[in-house]
Amino acid sequence: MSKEDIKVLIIEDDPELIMVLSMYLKKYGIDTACAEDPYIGLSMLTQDKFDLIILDLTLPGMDGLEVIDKIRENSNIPIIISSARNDLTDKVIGLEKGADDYMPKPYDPRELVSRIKTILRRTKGGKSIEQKGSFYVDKQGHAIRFKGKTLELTAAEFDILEMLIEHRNSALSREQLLYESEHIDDSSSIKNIDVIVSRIRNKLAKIDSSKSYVKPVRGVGYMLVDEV
Amino acid sequence: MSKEDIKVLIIEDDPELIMVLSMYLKKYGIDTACAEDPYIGLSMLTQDKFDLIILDLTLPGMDGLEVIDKIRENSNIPIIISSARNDLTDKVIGLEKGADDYMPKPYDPRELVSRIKTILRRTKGGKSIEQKGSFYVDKQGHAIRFKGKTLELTAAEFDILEMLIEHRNSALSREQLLYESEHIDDSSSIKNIDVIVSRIRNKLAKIDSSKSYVKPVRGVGYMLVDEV
DNA sequence: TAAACCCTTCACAAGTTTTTCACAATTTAT
DNA sequence: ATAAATTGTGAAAAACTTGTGAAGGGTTTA
Repeated sequence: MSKEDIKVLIIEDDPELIMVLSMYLKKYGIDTACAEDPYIGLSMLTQDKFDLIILDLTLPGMDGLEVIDKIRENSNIPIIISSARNDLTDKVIGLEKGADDYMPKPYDPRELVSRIKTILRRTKGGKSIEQKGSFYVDKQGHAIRFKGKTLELTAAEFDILEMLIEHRNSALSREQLLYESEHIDDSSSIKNIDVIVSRIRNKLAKIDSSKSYVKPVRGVGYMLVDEV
Repeated sequence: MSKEDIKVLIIEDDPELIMVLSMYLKKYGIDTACAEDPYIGLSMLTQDKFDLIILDLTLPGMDGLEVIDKIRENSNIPIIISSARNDLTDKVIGLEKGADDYMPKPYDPRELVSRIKTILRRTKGGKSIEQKGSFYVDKQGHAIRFKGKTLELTAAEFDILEMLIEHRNSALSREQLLYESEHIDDSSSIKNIDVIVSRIRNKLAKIDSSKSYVKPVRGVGYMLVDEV
């Protein structure tokens, strides 16, 4: 599945937070570069290629909102705003100016990772349609094509099928499917996975009923069988 | 033997919770050691090798966050924090100090297991598919591929075939096959092995019927013949 | 060559897991 | 606010796996 290198620029004046964030993001395979001064940050943007910016709004001696404008003059790069002022105005204006998301401090770094991934899935995606065996997965468009036809999947079904495709010909446990899906309630019963799989199977069968692609792996979970 | 040994250190002052967790984790093939006192826990770290630590933050007479620092002085081992105080600050600081995940108490042990596995998957590197002769064994994915095709094996069949592959070109006794398989009842008749081998042979023959890979070794057991 | 022994396979019983259904709860859209 | 769609639950039905005994076929050895 190979992680594409993600590189993030952090513009933030608290050196300790920078340290902490860098280390945490690195654990998830996200590289970072940092600038304590927004102008330095802006110049770094011209020199290196980044996938996303995390911008602290409460910078000393400068309005963070202005920085957004400056960035947007040259680039469409995704921006996540972070701010200690839990001020709705900041958030609204920031988003209006073209930021992509807003994280009020203090925040759970896990959530930051999750938002970074969500945003990059939406924007970067690279080649947004990837072929995996007999499936074409369009993460951006939340669509999966199978044998030339587009499956009409709900969010939960998409999550599960996408994971199965990603790990095709290898079993995934119900637990993993449940806890790593974004759209299924973590507290829901493990049996729910069976129900969702059943619904996915129905939709696949409408296109190709000659065989069952999603096989049960007794005592474990499910495996998408798709030999090429 | 077919499970990778995972060993977890639990630092937690509630003896009852320790009991419950140990038993639950054992069910999922995770070994545990426990310390009610963080200093004892720290010294255990130097004596034994663990894959992960579950650390209770609300320890008596000591700040759990300090424990994280102490651990991090010597080791990069993954840490999962657990805490009764559902306090965002604790959570953030914990994760910032280098913990890998956070579980607010009370939590579902199932979720703990899932998070342990997720973290270890991330830190210990992805899936390991090993080639052995003409076979590819994917333990994590409960799949064995033979001549490019994925065999559809039941749990018992998987156990037996995996052992045969591991010791290919040398004989294994029925007793060994029976007792070292996780999914075959120890109290079942030794003849059961023959039946299972027969079923494995059928599945192999569906892919390559030109020769029989699993040869009987008279008076002993079976041998997988796979000259490369 | 026959007798003894071992291996292979079959069919089915028992037990377990999975599948699916109908409906409840929840979320989203109109 | 109401309707529509999605997600979640419990239970009955179906499917599958394991294990057993027995029949049949092969091999070895005396």
